[in-house]
Amino acid sequence: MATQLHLQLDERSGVPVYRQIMDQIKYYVAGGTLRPGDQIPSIRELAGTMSVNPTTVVKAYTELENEGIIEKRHGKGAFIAPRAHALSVTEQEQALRRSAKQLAVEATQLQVPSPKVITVVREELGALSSEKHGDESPTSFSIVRNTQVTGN
Amino acid sequence: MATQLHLQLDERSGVPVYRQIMDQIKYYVAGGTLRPGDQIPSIRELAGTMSVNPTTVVKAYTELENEGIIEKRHGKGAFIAPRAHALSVTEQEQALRRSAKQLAVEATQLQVPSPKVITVVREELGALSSEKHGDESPTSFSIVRNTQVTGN
DNA sequence: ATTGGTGTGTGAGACTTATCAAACAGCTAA
DNA sequence: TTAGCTGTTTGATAAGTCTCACACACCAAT
Repeated sequence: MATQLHLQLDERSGVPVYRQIMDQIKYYVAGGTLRPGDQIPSIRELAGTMSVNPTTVVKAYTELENEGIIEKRHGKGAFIAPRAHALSVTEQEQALRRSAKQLAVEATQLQVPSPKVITVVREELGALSSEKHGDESPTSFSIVRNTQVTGN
Repeated sequence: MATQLHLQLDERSGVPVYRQIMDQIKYYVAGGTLRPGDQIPSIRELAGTMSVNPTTVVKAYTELENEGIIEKRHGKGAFIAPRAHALSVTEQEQALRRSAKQLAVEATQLQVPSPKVITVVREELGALSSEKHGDESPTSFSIVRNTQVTGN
């Protein structure tokens, strides 16, 4: 089974690149798309496809490893840690709420009417789900789930 | 007339403080809440209420001035620039869409179902609009609109 | 003139972020 | 063994961010 993942950087956001990488991998794990044992892109590979320096990816991966999310294995690659767990629904909601609040603050300051905000969010959600087929601009990679083979 | 404005910092976001200040003031102007001639908090005042170094606010204000959004007047304070204009509906939507996309990406990676996302956004929008009365945690300040008096 | 607000400007220091280059070492298949 | 993946580590450089502590200058009210 191969699942398509998308990582995208927002340069204008001001958020450090290594943070954006960390966050998005964490979210994939939290949502259950990435599961324990899954292999994620190698440092060099991800650095290549995202056009960033390998050192930057090293930083992201090292931090993720410190948080127990992934494991780096010398000579083999990087994998989702065995103990990495999907967040509970409550925790997912909490994570999502932070971003939602940011959006709400911005919308309020921009005086964009609520219905309009909802519409835009719906559109963006729809744009992402329809992206499943046919690759787009964002960096993507496939994960091949080791069906219990645990090739370690 | 006095309008209550709220500026809030999200330390966990990774976005530089001066950028967060800039963005939020820009959004208020874009949305028409802050209009040309309105006085905004002095550098020292804002630094105090937000618990950041005055130098950081100076940076935010200087950048905003370079972008033509505000004017700093020696000995008097900072004001919204005469030529600062509210964004068109199209431009507002474009600005909002960036944040909405971020949220959508996160929600997708978290595998939060769309209806849930919409619900959370609605809740956060509601939470903000009900905040109009009674001060909350976020840094806030009042603006007193010079009703055409142009006290310069 | 004095006071107390305002913005202006400087320099130092600490820390973070990101890039670049190079070498070293583990794993596996050919 | 070799080739070609992989992660590991180090050093240097550059730019950006934030804080702290000053001194200076403009403006208005007393």
